[in-house]
Amino acid sequence: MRKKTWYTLLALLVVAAGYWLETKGVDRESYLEQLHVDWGGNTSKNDTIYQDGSHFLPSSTTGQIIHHKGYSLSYSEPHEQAEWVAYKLEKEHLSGVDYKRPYFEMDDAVISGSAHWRNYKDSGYDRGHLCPAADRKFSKEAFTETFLTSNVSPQEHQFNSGIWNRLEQKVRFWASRYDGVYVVTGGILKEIDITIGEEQVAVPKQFYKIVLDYNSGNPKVIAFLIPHEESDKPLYDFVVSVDSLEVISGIDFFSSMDDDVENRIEAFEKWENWHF
DNA sequence: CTGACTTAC
DNA sequence: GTAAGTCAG
Repeated sequence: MRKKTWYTLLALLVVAAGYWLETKGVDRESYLEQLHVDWGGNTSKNDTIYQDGSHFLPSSTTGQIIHHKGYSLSYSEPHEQAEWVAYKLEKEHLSGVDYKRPYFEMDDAVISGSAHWRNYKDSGYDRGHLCPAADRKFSKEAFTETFLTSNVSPQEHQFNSGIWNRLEQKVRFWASRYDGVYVVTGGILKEIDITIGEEQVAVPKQFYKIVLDYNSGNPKVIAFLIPHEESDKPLYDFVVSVDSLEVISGIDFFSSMDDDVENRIEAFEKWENWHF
């Protein structure tokens, strides 16, 4: 074959590979069906419990619950961020491609308007993902969707890239190990001392994360409450009960769950059942 | 992985 | 605004 032919074939291969990477992951149809059904279409359906045990949305203290395709959130306008972000992390979600990070955008679904990214500019704080970008890498659409300011809290870089990052990686490990987990996460929006930007985005003093394993036999839950500062301590040092987290945050986390199950798992503060 | 920043078009 | 490359925890 002549050189020119080789180059042509090579170019075609590159284009094909690019297209493949672009569309790789769960295809759009099943992606939408899976995620949308899991979390329901609107707030009024939150008291429904699906047979597969999904749909564990927390209560909203702000009355503004928003459902995106890849996650749901409750937006607190006074704090210009979500009080919680909830999503289901499937085992299959984990395989993915490295997408280029897009720019953060405002969330049009937030009626009152979510924070502008300029609030974070030169603030010294990271735009810290609540639903991590790495948890939505199964499609470019899902990945991009995490770059909304409604999915972001001001975080110190040392914290975000440190212990918080460690926790997020642990959640992905659990999702793989336990065949999928439910995640609820956010900052504690109480006793705010520091705000950033013109819109006064609140800087939480603590961040929490709740992980629910509803797939491997007996449901089990683990909750973390971590001070907004870098720490070298092991993650299990920050385990708390869901009950205490509900008191601190004012949010009812598993209100749609069977009371029996809810009462059984929420009081637990033990982490021995979880692999670290 | 988690990010910000700079430079080019 | 988009794209690509660099740098840092």
